[in-house]
Amino acid sequence: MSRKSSQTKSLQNSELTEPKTAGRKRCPITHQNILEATSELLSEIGFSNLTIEGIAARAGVGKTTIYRRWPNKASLVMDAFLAETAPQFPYPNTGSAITDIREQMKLVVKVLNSSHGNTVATLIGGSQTDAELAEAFRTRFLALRRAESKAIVKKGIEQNEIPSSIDADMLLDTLYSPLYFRLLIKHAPLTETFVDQIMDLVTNGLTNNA
Amino acid sequence: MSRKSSQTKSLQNSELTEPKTAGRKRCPITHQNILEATSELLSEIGFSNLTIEGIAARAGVGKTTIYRRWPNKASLVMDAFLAETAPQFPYPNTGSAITDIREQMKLVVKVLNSSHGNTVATLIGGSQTDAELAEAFRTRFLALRRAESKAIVKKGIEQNEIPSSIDADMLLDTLYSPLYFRLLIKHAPLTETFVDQIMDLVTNGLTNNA
Amino acid sequence: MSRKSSQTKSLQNSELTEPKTAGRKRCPITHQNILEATSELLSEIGFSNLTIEGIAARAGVGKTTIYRRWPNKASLVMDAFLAETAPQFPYPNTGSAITDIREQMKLVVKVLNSSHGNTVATLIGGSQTDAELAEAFRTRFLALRRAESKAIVKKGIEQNEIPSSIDADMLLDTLYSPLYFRLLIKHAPLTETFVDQIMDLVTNGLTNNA
Amino acid sequence: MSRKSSQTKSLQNSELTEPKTAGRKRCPITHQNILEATSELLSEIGFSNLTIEGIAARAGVGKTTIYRRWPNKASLVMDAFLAETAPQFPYPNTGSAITDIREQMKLVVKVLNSSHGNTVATLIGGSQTDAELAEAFRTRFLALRRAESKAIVKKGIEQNEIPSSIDADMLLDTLYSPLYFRLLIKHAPLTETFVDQIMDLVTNGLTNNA
DNA sequence: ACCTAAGCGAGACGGTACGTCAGGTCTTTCG
DNA sequence: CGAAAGACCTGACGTACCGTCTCGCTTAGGT
Repeated sequence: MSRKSSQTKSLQNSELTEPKTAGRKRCPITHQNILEATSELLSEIGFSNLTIEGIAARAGVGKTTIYRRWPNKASLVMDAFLAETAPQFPYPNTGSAITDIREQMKLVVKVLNSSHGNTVATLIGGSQTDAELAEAFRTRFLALRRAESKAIVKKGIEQNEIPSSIDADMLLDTLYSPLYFRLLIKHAPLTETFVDQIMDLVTNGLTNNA
Repeated sequence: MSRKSSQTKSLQNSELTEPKTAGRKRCPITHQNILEATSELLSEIGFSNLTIEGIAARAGVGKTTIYRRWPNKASLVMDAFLAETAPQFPYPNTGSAITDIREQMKLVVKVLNSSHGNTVATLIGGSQTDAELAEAFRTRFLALRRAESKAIVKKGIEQNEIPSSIDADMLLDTLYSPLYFRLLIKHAPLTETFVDQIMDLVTNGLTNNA
Repeated sequence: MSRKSSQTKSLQNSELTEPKTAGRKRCPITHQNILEATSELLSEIGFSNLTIEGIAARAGVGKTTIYRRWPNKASLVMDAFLAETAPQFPYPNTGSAITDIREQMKLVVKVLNSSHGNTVATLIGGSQTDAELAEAFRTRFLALRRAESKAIVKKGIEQNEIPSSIDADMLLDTLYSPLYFRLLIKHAPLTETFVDQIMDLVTNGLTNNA
Repeated sequence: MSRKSSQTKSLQNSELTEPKTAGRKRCPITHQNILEATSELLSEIGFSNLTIEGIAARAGVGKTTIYRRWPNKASLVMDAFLAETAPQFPYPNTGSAITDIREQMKLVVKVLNSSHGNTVATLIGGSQTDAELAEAFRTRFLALRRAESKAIVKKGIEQNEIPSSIDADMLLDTLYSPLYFRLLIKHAPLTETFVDQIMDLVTNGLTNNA
């Protein structure tokens, strides 16, 4: 693949010191239009029915303009997804770390049950085929939430709500994976009750459950 | 959907009494060749890069022969997957239900780390786009294992290892989802230690951990 | 260029014993539609504005169907041209070979001044870039007329109208080239009078002209 | 056509009094570079494979710089061709007009058999599609040689080598067209012998040939 | 010595057409 | 009638150039 080195590698989120760049600047409005068209079509027809031609047509833009900016469908979709979804998973601050996590999990459930849920599922699905999308999903979506979550776990350890021996990644996988699994497999409903059940189980353990 | 009524609806796994059928019999070797070609290509290039034309070419078979036997790519892939993977998740019988589950989880880890893991990931990935594949995955793969697992949980309840108040689906999702999540996201390794950590956590709970 | 060996090599005009060939036959009506659409568009918009997509649309045919049958635009246009133009250059039979040629030259002038003239010019023009078209033009168009012309020259020699020392190709080039040159360059009109002038000059020679 | 009035209309070769023009001057070295790049590419890949982008890249120049100076590909190519080819068709002066023409025809054969021949062919080919190129070829190339040739014919008439009744254009077309026709069609070799044959035929005529 | 109107290389932009690939259907010939 | 081959229409792919349009310079009179 022969790509110019000056190109925005959108998957790496880098807006680093582009050295000089002669020539006309890339129009940011065009950028916005493409992302919006992508988001709309994504929720309307899903990732795999999405076509670059369709996006270009909807955005009123030439296909080449899209190919000039994104190396593939996956990274475009990732950008579009993050542009509208990034600020949607705030952590509450209730004093108790456990309660914070429980409430944030309920927030995740809400988002996954919204139209964004389908997009998330679609991105994880696409990641199974597209290594770049997978990497982007890990670093640009999951890692950000995971960092916040780990901060809460740390708080929980400091407040003696969580034993210091616990591996934070393992704990967070155990708590959050069931939500994503139900999103992906759809074998059972994804509810706030489900969150409470998981959290109760993990808090008390099987042997101490009422 | 305009399909001939005499066709084997492979997604429903039915091998029912085809009433008469004059004419040449469907060659079972051809059937086998197609499934093998599918399996090979599936693990080589993944579900979404898989093409019917590619399978037909590899199997030395006409495209129509495939379309005559399977309604879509998903069901063919599902058949191919199950044909080689079905008998791979046996439950041990150690006396303790908790131990049975723990050991079986380790078996699942082994399989997911083998070449079949990629196929499973690919099938879940494809399911996000293909409703029929999703349904097939749920009913022909997941439901079978889930039924076995529920039997063990029931045994656990009878043996007072597991409280009777526990929702079996919730418990099993909490235990198994992290394995699949790591398979799909690849953000952390999928090891037997991980299984032990999860099982310890769920058994004892956060508040009672050493 | 990876072409199947069983394919009709339309530039070579061969309809030789295709050995067996299972599979659906190429629909001759489709063939006809494509040629007609090509001829129409050719005279409407000219060779270089002609697009395969346009032809496919006009013929109500998929692009691939065209690419399956012709290796490039040039050979398609050549076929279309020959299909409608082939039987347009008959030789008269007046007894005198010289008169035969003179009359046939006037016929050529008529055709080159018709809408076919533009097509011929376009084909010669395209030949400068496309070696296959050039070869096709030589063997499928020019060679056929040249063979007829040589027969007349031979008759002329037998009837003592033409010296036997004359190189027929040279003679025919001298007589016909000016017609094609005026067609191509358009620096002067292409008329029957012009034919008479040429023929008089070549018959009598500069030194014996009245 | 919406062109700035101050622009050099290169097809008409006019270097008329540009009225004032403040601002930076057009760099003549750039001009030269573009013409050279065009000539090189023209003989390498031919007129119709020639692209403005390719020329710009080869010349190390922006596309706009080319579009600012030439209205279309044809006129650029014509300029490039004439810049290197103009002084290549000198007439000898042997005393006899017939001999002058004969020798000049042999010179033409030499040039057409050199690398310039391909360029000439390509320009005539391109003219069939591009009316502006055709016009440029007629007025800036052919008309110049034709004027010289007509002077020689006139001399021939004055010296009683050529009958005064002869139409000079017709005579010159009859003599020179076969050379260009063989260049374009390549159905037979283009040799000095061929020139002699033509000249002998036209001089003596069929009925007086030895 | 400043101003201002080009020229200039670079490259973004909306387009059109390219030639290819795979989809799923239909048709032909053979066994 | 089943199977293999392969023609068929459709639609999207990613690429190449088109001719136009900024962009941030440089260059050179005109005042």
